[in-house]
Amino acid sequence: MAREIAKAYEPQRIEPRWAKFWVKEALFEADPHAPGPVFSIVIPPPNVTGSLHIGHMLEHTEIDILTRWHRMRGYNTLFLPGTDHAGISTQRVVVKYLADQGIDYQKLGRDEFEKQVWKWKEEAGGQITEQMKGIGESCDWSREKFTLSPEMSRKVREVFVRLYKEGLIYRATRLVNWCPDCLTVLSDLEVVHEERQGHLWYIKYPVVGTKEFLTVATTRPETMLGDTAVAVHPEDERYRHLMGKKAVLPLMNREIPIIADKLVDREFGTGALKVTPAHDPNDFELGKRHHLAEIDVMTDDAHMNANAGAYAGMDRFAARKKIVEDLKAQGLLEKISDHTNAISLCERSKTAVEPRISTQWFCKMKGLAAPAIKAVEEYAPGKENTIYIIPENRRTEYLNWMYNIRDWTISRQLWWGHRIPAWYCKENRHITVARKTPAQCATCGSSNLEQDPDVLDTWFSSQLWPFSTLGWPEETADFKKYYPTTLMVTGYDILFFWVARMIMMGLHFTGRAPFRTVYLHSLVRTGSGEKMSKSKGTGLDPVALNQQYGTDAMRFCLASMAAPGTDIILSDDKLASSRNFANKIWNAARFLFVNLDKFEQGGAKLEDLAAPGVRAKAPYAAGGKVPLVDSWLFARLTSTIDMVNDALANYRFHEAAQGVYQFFWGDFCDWYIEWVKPELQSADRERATVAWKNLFAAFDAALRLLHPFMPFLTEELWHQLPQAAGAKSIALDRFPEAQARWKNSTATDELALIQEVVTKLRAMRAEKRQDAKKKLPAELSSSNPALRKLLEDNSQVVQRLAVLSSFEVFSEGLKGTGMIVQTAIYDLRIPFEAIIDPLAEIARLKREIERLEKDIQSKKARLDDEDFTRKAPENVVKNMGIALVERQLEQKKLKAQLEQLEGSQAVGH
RNA sequence: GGGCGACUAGCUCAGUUGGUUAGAGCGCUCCCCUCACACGGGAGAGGUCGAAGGUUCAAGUCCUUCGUCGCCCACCA
Repeated sequence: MAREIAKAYEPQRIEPRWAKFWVKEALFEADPHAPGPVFSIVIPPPNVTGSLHIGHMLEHTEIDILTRWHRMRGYNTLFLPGTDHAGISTQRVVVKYLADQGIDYQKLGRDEFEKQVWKWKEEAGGQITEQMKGIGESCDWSREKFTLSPEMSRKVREVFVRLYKEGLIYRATRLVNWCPDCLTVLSDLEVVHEERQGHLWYIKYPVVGTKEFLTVATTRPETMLGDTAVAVHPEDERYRHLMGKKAVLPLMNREIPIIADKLVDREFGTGALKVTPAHDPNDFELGKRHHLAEIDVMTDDAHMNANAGAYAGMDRFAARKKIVEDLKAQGLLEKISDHTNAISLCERSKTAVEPRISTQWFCKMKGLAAPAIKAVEEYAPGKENTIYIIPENRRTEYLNWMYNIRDWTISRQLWWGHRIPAWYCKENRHITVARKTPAQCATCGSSNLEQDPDVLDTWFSSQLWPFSTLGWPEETADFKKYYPTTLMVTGYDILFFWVARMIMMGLHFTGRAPFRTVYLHSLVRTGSGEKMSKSKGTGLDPVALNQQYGTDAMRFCLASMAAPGTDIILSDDKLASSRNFANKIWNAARFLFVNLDKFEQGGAKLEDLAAPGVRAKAPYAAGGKVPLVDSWLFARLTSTIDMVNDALANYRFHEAAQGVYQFFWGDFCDWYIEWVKPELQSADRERATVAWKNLFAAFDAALRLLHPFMPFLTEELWHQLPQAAGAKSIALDRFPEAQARWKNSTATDELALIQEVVTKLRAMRAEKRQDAKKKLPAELSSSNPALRKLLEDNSQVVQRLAVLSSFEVFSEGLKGTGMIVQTAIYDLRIPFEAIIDPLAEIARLKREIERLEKDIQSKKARLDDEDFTRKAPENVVKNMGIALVERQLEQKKLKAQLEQLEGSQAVGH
């Protein structure tokens, strides 16, 4: 059976094939009636019109690793994919797309615009799911969902109607965050703050009936056109005489009251505050308290309106400039000072948000939040309906936000989204909220109805995701089996937007927490620490990188850097290093297959070596005994499995990745394969056969261990293994289990000793600049018979690995010249003709003795300290004692060697 | 204005409950294209763990203060 295997791993040739295979074979379709404990996870739905960015890559890699890991361990596993309609974001994209073609979406009209977006969605929406398939996510594609599908729409209406009837959704007129670019209201969360260098303008307001001026300080002079009062602190002596008087609003020549309110900060500016209830949250509150008029001076797109007098039609910032000039001209501008303030920006457009009075739909949050707080506060392992948020510090963030939660503005002045299921009768403006489009007004019976033009915040539908996708409100088999979901993996940047709201809604509507655990993954940042962003051109394109390095390498790289609670900075170096790992695995397989061909030519049968089921009995024995190195390898395998399981159970992806890397590269390739190479072609057929069986069994286990991290490569190689005959996919095979019979501590210790001897011998050669290929004789002496036996038994291996011509073992001390390295329990010698530089050797020995001396002294001091011996745990004291004796022994030997060397030097002179 | 995180090798970072000589990858130096792999093998150099105090028999790890950087939340004009 000759096999053609490329010398270097070429993921590009292999990955697409398996990606298609996994989807076509529907391997990951969940069956709610299948046995096994449940592992269910719903994907955080990416924007339907988006493309896969590096953050998705990390998130989806983590989810897929956990999903494949659980599936391989026999869980009834569901990984449900889907996409989000992403209201504001998608609408912006399509508006721009149309504008680029010279089409004004407003002129197009709502219906036509919606059609355009759906068309766009059909075209662009496939991209991200195709990319997800391309990177091998083991999703159940038969259950794919979209937040704006008719199916999801019904659930959104159901929730809206229920919340409305419970009084938790209401309509109100408030000061809201308005984006003049997106032309919609925003929730508080969609407003981001940014520190900017600005100014503080001091404006003089003449006081009516006096010659005095009252100077106010403001960061936004343009809003003064809507001022309806000036406020001072009631106990401010400076202004006591002005309270109750009136001031003339400059430029508008309107008389406004001077009011007193303790909200005013006497320390800030002049201690006098201009009050613009229609354009500032504080002022709005003041206005309500003092029954002030609310004068909106701006239009939707932040130009000055008719209320702005002479400034009508100007953009707000142009108006600001003009107003300042005019004030200056009139001598009413006292001064301008520098001032840093945090301005509010629209998260999407980065336009300065304009506070505006507007009638909107709101969701009352306090009551919904209470159970969601409790669920997280009272978390305990295994406790029903409680939620574990990890990393821990995010839990505090969640709770703090929830304690201070405020009502949520849920309506949006957009066309793309779930239309609000509220109808107004044109006659009396009664509101009818209903699941199905009503024929008449619920209050007056009028049939002259019009639906609210607005849509719901995107997050209104995504917050239902864990249960809406599983069939709720129907009690479907999926819902019963897979809800609550096991785990939510998402970014901490949407903890409030999404996670908190899912918890509230899940508890409210299903009575159960929507997931047991929330793992908040890292963000991928650029070298300078910024969050990666396509718009800033700082993003890395994972699709291109996958193409370049291989998806497996990308996955492995991300996993190996994904320590919980830290952000990730990705680089080419790191990707290359992961690619090298993939190549290493590929070449290990190549070694196996190329050599197997040779072995088979000797008449061996593949089925005997690695038939299905053979793995269960590994490791195999030769001559009644499992060879030392095989015992060791399986012991290493079992502890690696334990470590990986433990790491993944705690979302410590980096540890798991490091564990498999170390095992595969360090143990399996560097030591095991090198060690057994000759045995695989041994004339002793029994030994050779056992070597092959164990090698195959270990490699098979290693591939399964690696599979969750590197699904493509492992699938490809596994299918070439005899064990895989007749099996569909490694993904449906079992994850290797740590097994008691694999544990063998004597092999671990013994192999460690041999490794140490080999390493020391190599180092001795290297230090003396010996030709790497030249075989040298070497000797070992030890008073320990077991140690001597071990090395005698493995003399051939030591000779080969350390490139020796001979390796003799003695019980007495070593005689003769050459390079000598001594440890507490054995000495090594390579008899070079002469030491190249005796003075350097003397210096080295002295340094070494000195280093040991320090160590010995500090250990002695510790052991002499009664506090230490009394208070420290027994094993710490014991180990310290052992270490001390070893160091002393080592030092003694070095001193002897030094003495001898100095003696011979003296003679030579 | 609150809250949080980071500071460990030249670079990027690990280091769970305090416990023998602090680790990895990349980079660097030296040797080797040995019949799986130069995307490789072997051997090295390199760290007073940001600073100063403190708790402890014992501190990279716990506490306090400070410094530098970053993030989140926030209606002081």
